[in-house]
Amino acid sequence: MLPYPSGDLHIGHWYAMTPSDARARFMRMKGYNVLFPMGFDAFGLPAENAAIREGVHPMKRTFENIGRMRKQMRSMGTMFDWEREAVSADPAYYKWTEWFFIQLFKAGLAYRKMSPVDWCPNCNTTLAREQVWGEDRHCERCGTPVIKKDLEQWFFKTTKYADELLNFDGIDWPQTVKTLQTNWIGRSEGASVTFKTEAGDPIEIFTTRPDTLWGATFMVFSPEHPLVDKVTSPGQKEAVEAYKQQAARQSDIEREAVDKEKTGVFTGGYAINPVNQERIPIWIADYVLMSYGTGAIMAVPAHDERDFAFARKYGLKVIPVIQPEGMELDGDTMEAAHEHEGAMINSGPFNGTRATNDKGIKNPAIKTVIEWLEERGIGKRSVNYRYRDWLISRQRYWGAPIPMVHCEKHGWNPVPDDQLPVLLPEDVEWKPTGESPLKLHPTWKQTTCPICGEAAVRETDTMDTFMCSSWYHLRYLSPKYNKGPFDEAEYNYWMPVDTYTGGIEHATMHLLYTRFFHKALRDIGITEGNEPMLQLRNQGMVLGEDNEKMSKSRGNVIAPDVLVEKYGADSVRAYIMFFARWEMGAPWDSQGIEGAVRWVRRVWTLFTDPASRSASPTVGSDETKKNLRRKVHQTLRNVTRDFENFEFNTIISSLMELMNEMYKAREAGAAGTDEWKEAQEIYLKMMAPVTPHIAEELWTSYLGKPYSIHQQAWPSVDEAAAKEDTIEIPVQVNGKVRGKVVVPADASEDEIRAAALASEAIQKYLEGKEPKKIIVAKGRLVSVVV
RNA sequence: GCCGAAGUGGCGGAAUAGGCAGACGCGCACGACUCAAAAUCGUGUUCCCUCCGGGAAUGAGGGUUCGAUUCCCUCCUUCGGCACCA
Repeated sequence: MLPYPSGDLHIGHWYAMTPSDARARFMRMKGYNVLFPMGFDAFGLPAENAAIREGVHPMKRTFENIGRMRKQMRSMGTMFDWEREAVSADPAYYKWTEWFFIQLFKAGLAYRKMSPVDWCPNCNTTLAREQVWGEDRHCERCGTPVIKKDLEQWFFKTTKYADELLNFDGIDWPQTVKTLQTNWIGRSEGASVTFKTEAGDPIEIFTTRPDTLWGATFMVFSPEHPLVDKVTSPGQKEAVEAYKQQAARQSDIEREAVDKEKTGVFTGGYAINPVNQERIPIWIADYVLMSYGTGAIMAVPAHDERDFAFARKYGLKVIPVIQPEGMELDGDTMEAAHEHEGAMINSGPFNGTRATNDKGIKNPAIKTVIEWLEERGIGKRSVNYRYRDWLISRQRYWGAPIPMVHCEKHGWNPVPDDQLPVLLPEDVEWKPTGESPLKLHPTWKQTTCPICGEAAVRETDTMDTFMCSSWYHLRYLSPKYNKGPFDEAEYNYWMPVDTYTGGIEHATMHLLYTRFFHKALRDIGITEGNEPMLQLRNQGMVLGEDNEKMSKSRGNVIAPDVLVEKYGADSVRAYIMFFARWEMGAPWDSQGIEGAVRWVRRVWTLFTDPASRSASPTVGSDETKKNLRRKVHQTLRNVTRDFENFEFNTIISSLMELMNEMYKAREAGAAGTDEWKEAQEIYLKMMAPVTPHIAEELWTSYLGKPYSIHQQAWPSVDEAAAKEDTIEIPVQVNGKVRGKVVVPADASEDEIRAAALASEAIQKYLEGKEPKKIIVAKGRLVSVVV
């Protein structure tokens, strides 16, 4: 994932990028043509906020930051292909961001709508739902709690792809990300059922439990529901108005507090339950949200916890319609809603039907009731989502302009292709007014209608920067291409992305947007296949030494530049790969890095020491040479496997172990032998992806090999050499290890058993008794039961 | 409340098919080198005991198994996500 050019690379960037780089280098040595690109997600709020604060133009600041970060990245020794660099704030880039917007608009996937939207009062802009986090509903960027505003904004129809986004077939993504996305989309299966007011107005509701329709004893509308005024009786008007106003005053946070006691008011109106023609009262209550489902619910207090609490508080009727086995529910005396399985009762034709705990039509009661509803035209099977369309308008300057023009006569139309890009004006005053700065520019918005040529006005909002990052992988293909967003030949050669790495914090933001984007483009005919990124891996987070999230205010930030200055890039890379499981992350340990530094230094010594470079080997024993070779090839096997699996910490461990073995072999006189030379070569090749600089130096200057080690093929394991001749097998007596026997590696079960029984230690424990049972796990262990 | 991830020495972590728990490293202790220190090198380092030898231990408890860090059940803790979602 590309970084945001915030200023300096922090240790988190190193943690994300260097293991990923090592793996890219490994894949290159394995013979793949590897495209390992880098770019900058360069639009966004921080640069603009800094402009407001300090008066520096966002463009200037952003490109200065990019220059600095590029330099720092070079110090990491990464193999980024800088010829493919893409910067989203570059007009040659955002021209195509705008173009993509127009393609989505033309395909009917971008639309404008007035609706209550989340507004960050600090960033002075709207936010997508995905960018509102936590219980207090705060802005993902600045942490300020958001408020609601009614605004007309641009949306992308992400919900059109809700079902497809739930399908992860064909991609190798972490289960966690798949689960987060699945929960975010929040699909529930059920039925939509149409109740009627006494006046005959239809009231559509969604329910996951159509099998409890006969237990609906009242209805609840959200205070904002359009029918509220119509159903309210004159006598209740005052109370209803008061409640509506009070609800409107409350923030979302207050309204959504779970532990809050439910409140509501009777409207005086009644609805007719279509399954049994019962006349049931209509209430309004703020526990029913206008933003989910239809804003109206049927309340089944006997089988829903919330409805039950509400019914008891206001003395409403409770009628059980699902009878659990061996228990008789009584609506007047029951103390909690029964939300589980049972047999349907009080439900006309369905009495006795079994309701299971399954959701949707897997539940036989739900299935048959839905069929019955459909036959009668009262309701139908229906699916509801938590997922909302993506709000992409931002009332900010530093983003890609939304390339739309509004004409009094012809409404909204896209800017013609030959006028793209709509460039950001440079002479803008940044004021935190809550209005888009582009709106306040004296001339920028004035243009002509693409249809009639009359005076018209540009859209002055800019796009969410997640729009820019939804397609950047395509720009990497051909960042200088100007006939389209990318060169099709490059697309056909490289796409889709084989391996994608980055933080999990983007699970329901970027990683969901980019999947939507790809699918939309596929349907438009621009991309191919169902998914943009085949394999995803997430790194964890590096915490401060105090085990807290790194932040300037805590003063626990680790600056990589300082480490590189002190230890060198290779040591920092090695430690980053070594100190934690990559996908887990861990707190930083300033002392721990010494281990990686020592390793690098000891490898250096091992290769450069005159004792290691002896041309006349002194080794007498074949055993030493054989053991060295065995260890080399075993290590190679492990390191290869670990690179493939993103298990970087054990790569370093294995290399440390082999180094220790090589020191011992050298003591035993192995230096200068063919086995020693092979060990050295393989060692450096394994090390090359991790510590590219030192590996190169040792390869060319000390082994005298031709430049470059990074163009060498990854060595292959000699399985015969890696094989052990003899193995030591632990022998357990009653589950405890009591001895060990050494047998040939290919010993048969019988031979192992015999050796185990003959061993002194085991004889001692047997005390002459016959063992009850002997289990031989070939090559692993013998277990004797006495 | 629901969903997910995790819990192993003083610390980071390893155990990749249910088979020797603690690899590798940090730290610490002792030793060598040094006038001394740092660096370097070497040895040791889960805990407990009566230190010969034995016992206990992978968040807690239970189960399956000859054998469980690994599989199953119940629970606890931490982190992340969602949350009056009908």
